[in-house]
Amino acid sequence: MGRIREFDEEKVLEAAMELFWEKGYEATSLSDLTSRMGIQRPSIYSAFGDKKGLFEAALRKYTMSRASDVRTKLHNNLSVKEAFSTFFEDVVAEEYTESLSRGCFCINTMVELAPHDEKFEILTREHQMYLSVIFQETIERGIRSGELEPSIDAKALSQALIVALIGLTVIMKSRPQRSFVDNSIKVILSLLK
Amino acid sequence: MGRIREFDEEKVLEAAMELFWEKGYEATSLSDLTSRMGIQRPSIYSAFGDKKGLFEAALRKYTMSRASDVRTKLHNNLSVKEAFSTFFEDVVAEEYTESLSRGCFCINTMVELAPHDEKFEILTREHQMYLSVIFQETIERGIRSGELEPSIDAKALSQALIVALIGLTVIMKSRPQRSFVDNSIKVILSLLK
DNA sequence: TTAATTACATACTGATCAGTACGTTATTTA
DNA sequence: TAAATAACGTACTGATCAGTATGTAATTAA
Repeated sequence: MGRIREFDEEKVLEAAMELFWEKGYEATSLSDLTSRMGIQRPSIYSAFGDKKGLFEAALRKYTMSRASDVRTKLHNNLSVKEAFSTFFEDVVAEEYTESLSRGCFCINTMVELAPHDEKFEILTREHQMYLSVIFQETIERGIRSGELEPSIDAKALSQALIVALIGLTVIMKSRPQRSFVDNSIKVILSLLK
Repeated sequence: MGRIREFDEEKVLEAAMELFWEKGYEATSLSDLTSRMGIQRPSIYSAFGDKKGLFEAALRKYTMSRASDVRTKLHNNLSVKEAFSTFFEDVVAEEYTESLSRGCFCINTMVELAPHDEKFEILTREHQMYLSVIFQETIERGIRSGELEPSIDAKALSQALIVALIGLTVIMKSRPQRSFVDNSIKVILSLLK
């Protein structure tokens, strides 16, 4: 019973996610959020608790969506080398296309909040561990198919690729020359042999 | 003429650097700064302009000191492979020793401010480019001495190592298992052959 | 149709923010 | 020793912060 909600919770959460992703937690004010989400302050508090609660919901939405994207991109490709190559090149292309460098919401949060808030330390770590498992499965598929050498340590290599992906995503925020990024990717992907 | 300054500008700047390094720009208030620096608000403004000016001075102090450290660590070592190996292991050891993960002040700034402030986009980029040159010089030394294969692309490899260093520094903020980091380093350093 | 319930918009709260005005103290120059 | 100068501490400014009290509108259950 009672009045029915006029806003779509997923839609406004999507808007909050975009904003937190662009500006981070501290630099985003409740006024920024109300204008971007198109709802009033008390609606935010009734639906999401407080600012941190809203941020957490936004980050969870991001990580779930991102994990799904990564899974799709790496599983739907015959050649494992090509899959990783396309994946890394897409990350770079997207970042250089946008005028504002948002990077990865999870990585941004790892830097801003993880050291001061255990909840986000865990949340961001688990997302990276999950991506690492997706990488590992892909590498193991390449070994099974004969595309990759069986001597490869799939787990260690997948972890190194995650590290490289994070490093790439972060350094692109300083807008280095394209060749810097391209060279790095080439060297890193040479580990897939 | 006039009253002589009672505080040591380098000392208070060092204190500000530590604080900004720990908490970032937005989360650090002027009140935090006055207590940590041990001087009053107007002294900060007369010496450093405003909050952004103080932050910039602190970051410049950091990057100069850091570049000098990296140079020392990589130049003062006979074996290039050992030099890089010790360097990366030291980064990890320092991060896992401290209870609070400060990471790298420059990387933190790349994530928080570079996308929204061109001054910091440039400052952080140039620091990474400088570190990359130090890496490259070290690799070239290894090639000249015969320790590394002459077929190595020293520039591209140094750029990939910078990317890996950034990735390592960032992921440690989520406190992953030590093995994750150790595995990654082992794989990445296998590029030095 | 009435009572209960829930969402809505407006407008407010005390706290804190970055930055500064101002009177005092210390030092140098004339 | 007097005037000028600059750093000092205190206390303030208006703006903005996250969060909420309150009254009204809309919906359901009785």
